[in-house]
Amino acid sequence: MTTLKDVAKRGGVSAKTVSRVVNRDPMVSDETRAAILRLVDELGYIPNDAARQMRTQNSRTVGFLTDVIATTPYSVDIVRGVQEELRAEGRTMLIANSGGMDEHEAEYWRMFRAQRAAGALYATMYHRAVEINAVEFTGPVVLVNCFDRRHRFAAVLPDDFTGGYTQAKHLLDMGHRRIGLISVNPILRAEGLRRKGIDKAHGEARLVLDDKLVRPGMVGNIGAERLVAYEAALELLKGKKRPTAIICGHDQIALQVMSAAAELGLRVPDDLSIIGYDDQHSITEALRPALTTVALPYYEMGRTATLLLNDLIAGKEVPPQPVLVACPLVIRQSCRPPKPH
Amino acid sequence: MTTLKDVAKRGGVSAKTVSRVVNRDPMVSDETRAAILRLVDELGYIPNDAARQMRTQNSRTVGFLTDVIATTPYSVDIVRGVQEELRAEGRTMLIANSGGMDEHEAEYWRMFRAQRAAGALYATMYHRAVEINAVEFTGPVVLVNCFDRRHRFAAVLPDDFTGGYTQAKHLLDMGHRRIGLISVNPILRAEGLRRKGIDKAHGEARLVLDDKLVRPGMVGNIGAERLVAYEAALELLKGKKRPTAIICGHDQIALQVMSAAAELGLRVPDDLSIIGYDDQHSITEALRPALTTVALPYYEMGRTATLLLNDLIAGKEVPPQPVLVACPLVIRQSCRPPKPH
DNA sequence: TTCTGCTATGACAACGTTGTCAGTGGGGCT
DNA sequence: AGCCCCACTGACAACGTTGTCATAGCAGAA
Repeated sequence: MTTLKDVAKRGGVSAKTVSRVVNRDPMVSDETRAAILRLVDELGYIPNDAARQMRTQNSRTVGFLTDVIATTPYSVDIVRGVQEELRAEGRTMLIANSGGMDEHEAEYWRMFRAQRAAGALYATMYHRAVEINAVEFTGPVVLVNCFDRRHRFAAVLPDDFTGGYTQAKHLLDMGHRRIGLISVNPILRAEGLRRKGIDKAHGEARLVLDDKLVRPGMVGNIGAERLVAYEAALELLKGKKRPTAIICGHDQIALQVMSAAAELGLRVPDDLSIIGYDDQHSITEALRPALTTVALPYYEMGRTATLLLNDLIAGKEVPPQPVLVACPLVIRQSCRPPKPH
Repeated sequence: MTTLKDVAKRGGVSAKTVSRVVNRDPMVSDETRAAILRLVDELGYIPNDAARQMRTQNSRTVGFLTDVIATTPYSVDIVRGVQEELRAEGRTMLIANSGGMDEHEAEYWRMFRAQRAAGALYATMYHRAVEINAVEFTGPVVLVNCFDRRHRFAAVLPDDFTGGYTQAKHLLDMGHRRIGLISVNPILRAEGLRRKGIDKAHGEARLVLDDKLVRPGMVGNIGAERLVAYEAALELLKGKKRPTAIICGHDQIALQVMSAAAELGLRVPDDLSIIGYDDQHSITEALRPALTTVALPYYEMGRTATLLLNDLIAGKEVPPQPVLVACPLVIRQSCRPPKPH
């Protein structure tokens, strides 16, 4: 592999001069620069990052650790968002996935340290609190989709409260007065936050969400969850005073609610409006009618977290409280005003 | 940050001895080893990979480059598979996503070279032919989900031919005789391969797939695709002699076919069997009835490719023709024998 | 003329690690 | 006793790069 010295020898200059050229140091005459650049190209010289890192004691790589990336498919978008901002800074990303296992996690923190990563991102599948034992890692860390109870780390979170509010408000504004809720797993933090938002929207409309119309759409511990939205929806929709609209905890739940509606001969959105959460394109865009939903802004969260991390690496201060990213409403065809009875 | 020398000084030994201990060189007395290990732990010493790499001239990192990772959500599983095998070899993964843009791609190959990556994986969203211009990269490269027409690179591909065969055979074995096909985008290589498999299964049953029952479920160039499976399914199912089963190009198409069936009051699987492809859990497991499908083995493909890459890095020869990974049938509730009319 | 200041370049060391080779001391053999 | 062998340890250099400092050459000012 070509080195600085090879280029220097061929160019009849010192290694330092070549170094200056490739690092765009202006202290080089134009003719020398031109000659060296030609040689660099000809010999296919590419600086050795490891050597640079050793000499300068600073690394351009950032670690990215996730728990169980596969479960929520669109969380890949976090990776895309991160990458976008890293490229802008000329950084590279070292990726690792612990599968939720602590021993792997420790191993990867160690790996990041071995690579002398300038910083790290830690992302989780579900919006939740985490205990970070990054003892092996010393650089700045930003949490994505999770937070640290002791506020030792910067964090980026989806605004689930406003997201729930958005879901309910969209339906209430259309005139729905009897709204059902088939929520995400009650053990998730998102559930409580969104419920508060939904209640607030109802309050503003001088209504109260009827507890008889509330069911969890998913139950069980993480890793052993079961979707029960289909059965829940059947129950709600078979009741005497069935809701005219159902708020769903995520798009898969909405999918099951649609199946249940079809089973009962109810038409969406004519007889029943349905609103999802997450905006998993493979569901929301494929469904007929296409699903109105509130998007989880994974891409934006990745970008935001990376901007924070860049700041931290640069030594800037960042606010200790989590940064909330808005969950925008995506209107498609699954909601419309209720029929006057 | 603690270095070898720091540990050596504290331990009253030479740096080389510490190096021997951390590298598990047996040529160290038990007491020295114990003392040094204690110190390593106490000082939190972690070897500097950059320095190691410089000295040994070989890198433990592998580059992973993808085109448009976000489009097919479960392709993240490739990443998981890759990681699994990399961990086994103690390697780390540098990840990059070109978004399909050639200039970014060149940039990332260059980056891999700058990092002196030991090898690289190149994965695509769709099973397709690619032109690799890895001029900037010199190590071994394995292609995942794509192949090089000139066979210059090892490649791992899903066995789409057998996958199509599996779909058709499952339905034919159940007794279906009139089967419709709503395929993936005809511009994709998978389409032709699967069709051949479907035809083979029909041939074995002394049947011919009726061309009037074949429609593309998705059309348009990559990046500008439109799902048209819903309309296609309505057409097929409104026809006089409607099929008793429909083979779908992927699970989203199956989802639209289900919506179309519901629209026409047909029950799945009683009146119509549906089989998907891909096994996107968020669809296949959430749908009611849950979707019988043929899985795209992304995880296995990632693992297989990484094993190949490990071999190549170790200097072993690998066969020049692509390695095919089987697409297994996943039986759920959307298929059953046709009703006797 | 001599001095000052500036541009352009190079020599050298150091980053942290490990391969090479040399050295030391103790145990077992003749 | 004298010898050899082996287990263990350390000194040193080198990997490729860049920060520091020195120096050469030249233009302009005094």
